[in-house]
Amino acid sequence: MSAAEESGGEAQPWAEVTPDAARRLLVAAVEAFAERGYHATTTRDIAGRAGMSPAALYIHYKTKEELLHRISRIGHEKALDVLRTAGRGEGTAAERLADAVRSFVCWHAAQHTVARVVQYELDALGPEAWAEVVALRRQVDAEVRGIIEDGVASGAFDVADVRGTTLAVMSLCIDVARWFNVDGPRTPDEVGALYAGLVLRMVGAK
Amino acid sequence: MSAAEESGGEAQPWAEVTPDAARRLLVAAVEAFAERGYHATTTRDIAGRAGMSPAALYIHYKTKEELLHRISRIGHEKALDVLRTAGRGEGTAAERLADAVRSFVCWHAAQHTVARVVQYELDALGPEAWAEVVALRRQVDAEVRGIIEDGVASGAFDVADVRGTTLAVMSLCIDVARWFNVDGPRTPDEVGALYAGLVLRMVGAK
DNA sequence: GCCGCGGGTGAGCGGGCGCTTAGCCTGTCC
DNA sequence: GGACAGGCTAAGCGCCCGCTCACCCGCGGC
Repeated sequence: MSAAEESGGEAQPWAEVTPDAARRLLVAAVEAFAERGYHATTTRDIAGRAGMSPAALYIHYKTKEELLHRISRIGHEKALDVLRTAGRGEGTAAERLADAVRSFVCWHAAQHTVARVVQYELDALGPEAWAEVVALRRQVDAEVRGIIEDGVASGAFDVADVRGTTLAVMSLCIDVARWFNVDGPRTPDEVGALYAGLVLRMVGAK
Repeated sequence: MSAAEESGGEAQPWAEVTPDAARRLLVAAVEAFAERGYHATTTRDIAGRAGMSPAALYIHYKTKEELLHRISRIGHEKALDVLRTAGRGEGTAAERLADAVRSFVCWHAAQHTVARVVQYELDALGPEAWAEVVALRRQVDAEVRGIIEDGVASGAFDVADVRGTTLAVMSLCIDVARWFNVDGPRTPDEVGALYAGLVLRMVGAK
């Protein structure tokens, strides 16, 4: 199993969304939001991609924003899950950091449509949905910072500014969703491996 | 003079845009686009921020998209200028790379409203304007890659994948526009210095 | 003094948006 | 086989969007 598969590039994603019509609408919304952005996407476009009439959307979702909210929450939860599975395994801080970055980057590349929506359309959410998603992001940040702190404590890493470096590492990973292109020369696995190496250098891993 | 000042955090930006009303509209558009995104911003909002009636916008700009185009082109030109000034100075490849990253990051932090529009609203442009701006981006990429290649050639850097590492360095710099917050704990200069150090580690500078 | 002209406004047009409503199929239970 | 519930559609409501148009004001030239 490749890192891309174990990082959520599965054949049948969104399996937790039922019934079938609701899932089709959600998948259509992810595509449309990723391509054109939330505000430039119309409910007619989403319904059309799902092969349904515009009114069908409102049987399964109260508003267009609820679609974005659902996508954002599920997407963040999956990313966090991928990161935790890799970062809480056995091994030294360096091994855990490399695994975490590799998986997290790989997910952002393989699932770059979801990741783009999740990372860049956040501000279109209303205050309470926004707060919920931001709380998930803080958990992601804390996970990475924890590994870096472990490495510093054990003397394996040489980092002067832990918060700043954590920010930079997160930043590097997240931006993959912006530039990654399926038709480009690199596979998600390759980008993950490259970035894991770069991050180990950033923290001065011995 | 701080790096923030020499990197374009000047008191009177957009001086090249005349007449005065056209500049006020453009500045208002930058603010609005950065806050809410291009598609979520209305022409009435832009005109209102500039203290004018909605119709006034169309005296100075043909369409709302022309505003975005102008902002994007001027913004990219300034960023490229900042990068070139720093990256083509005297010194070793390591010194030039550090200066380039410091200035470029500093610009993205100090001018994060412009940078956010420039980096994230690109896809709202029509095909010909999009192509023009993408050409400028390729020049930015080439500039950074050139410095890294110099360092590899002279043996100062240890980089296995030059294009991939260039991509990662650019990615790190650009993402600053997404997360930087004026009310946060770091000044643009501090972020620039931190990132310059991290990038030197990424390229394995001796 | 009047003219022209660049910069501005108030009102509003056509259209597409998010969302609703009335009603229609299709399967299930008795 | 009639009642009914869930899933879906055609039609359309009210609103606000990008943008236009008819008109107005202040000011330099003759």
